[in-house]
Amino acid sequence: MIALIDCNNFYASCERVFRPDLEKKPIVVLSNNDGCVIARSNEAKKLGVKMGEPAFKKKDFFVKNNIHTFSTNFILYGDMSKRVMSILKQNSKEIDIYSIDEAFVDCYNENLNKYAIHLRNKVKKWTGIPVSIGIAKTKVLAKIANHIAKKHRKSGVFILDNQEIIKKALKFTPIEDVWGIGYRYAQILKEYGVNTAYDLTCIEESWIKNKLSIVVLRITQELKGINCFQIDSKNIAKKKICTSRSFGQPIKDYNTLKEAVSTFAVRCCEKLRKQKTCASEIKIFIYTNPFNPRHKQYYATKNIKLDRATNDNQIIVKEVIKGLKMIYKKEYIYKKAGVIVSKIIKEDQLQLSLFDQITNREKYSKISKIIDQLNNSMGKDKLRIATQGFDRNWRMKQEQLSPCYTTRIEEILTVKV
DNA sequence: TCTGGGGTCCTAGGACCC
DNA sequence: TCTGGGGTCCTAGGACCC
Repeated sequence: MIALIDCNNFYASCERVFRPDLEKKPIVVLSNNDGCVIARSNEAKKLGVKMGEPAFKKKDFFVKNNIHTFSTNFILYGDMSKRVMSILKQNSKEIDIYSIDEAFVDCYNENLNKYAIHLRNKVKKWTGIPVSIGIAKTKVLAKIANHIAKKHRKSGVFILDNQEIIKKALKFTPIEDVWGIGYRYAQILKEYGVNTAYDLTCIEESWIKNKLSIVVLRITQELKGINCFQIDSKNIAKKKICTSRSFGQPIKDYNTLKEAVSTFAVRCCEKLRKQKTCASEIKIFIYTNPFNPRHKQYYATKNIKLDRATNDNQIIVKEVIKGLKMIYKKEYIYKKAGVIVSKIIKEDQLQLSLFDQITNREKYSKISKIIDQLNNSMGKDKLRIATQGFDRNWRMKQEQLSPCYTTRIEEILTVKV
């Protein structure tokens, strides 16, 4: 059987662990630049706060209803996630970490219910994070079980282990709530009278493949209990890495933009080195604010192919700046920029180039390693490339940022006795 | 004034090969 | 009147996820 462990309202729960005064109170967490709502506590959901709503439109509503708002604190959420996952790791043979707040684990216990309740209590006691657990034969069914556990079970646990219960659960699940069925597929299916997960299992498979896709066919088979998505415990390297930001304030000036994209490029390199890979293609993009109808709009991207894959800060920053120069136009006001690296290969499987122009790659790579070591021990960007700049005029707005309780010694919680 | 940031997989069609 | 049959690789775009 496969268990899906999913943290409840994860970001909101992380904030609440260190703010017990907010227990049972409505909380929302905002996206970067305090833009949109990206997480809500149950209390906030009950008050009708929607996912993705722009925060500025809801300001008065938040005040009126005593809804506590937080800026995103990804350092905190990332660290809390690590803690939760490490507990799950200790309690399973295989773990497939699907996102920051959920993981599939294999389970072979005789008493599944007892196992799940034990695991749930342990995570809550050790980290303060409440989780829901759904158990079933396939991943898609485990998702459904988890959904039911979260919404309708006080215990936070639900197991789909016999045909009768599975059938009932499938009839109870609207088609758009099935994992992998998004807005488009749901629209098409509803046109043909497929309204629940159960309806989908009653349809001719060849029709599904022809009319929709092989992906939907696999989902259907998973609903029938046939495994199509395996538990994948190998930590597979990313195939694409993106670092992008909306700016705290609009940017006109080329130099500021250069500082921003240089920093994004360095972030991409750090992520590449962390997973011991190199990239041979870089994409840079810049664009204006699409929500501002008074300004002229511009969206530009530049693709750069490298002769040889690399993860070196200096080489990639140089290329990114070259690209920026080609697409930058001074008459626009920019709101967002980003760098994407792709064509990713393992560090130790580098293909050499006959026409390599860069002669001192070894030296570069040594420098990168030292920069990583220093920045890991002394703090992010302590040592940086000059083009990254110092002013960071582009940095994001985070007016309600909580402390990094678990990762920064000076921000650790103080308890007065 | 103010609207996030990261990913994956699949397919059709173009360009090419013999 | 008649114009083959078999492949591969790459990319953009669409669908989905958190």
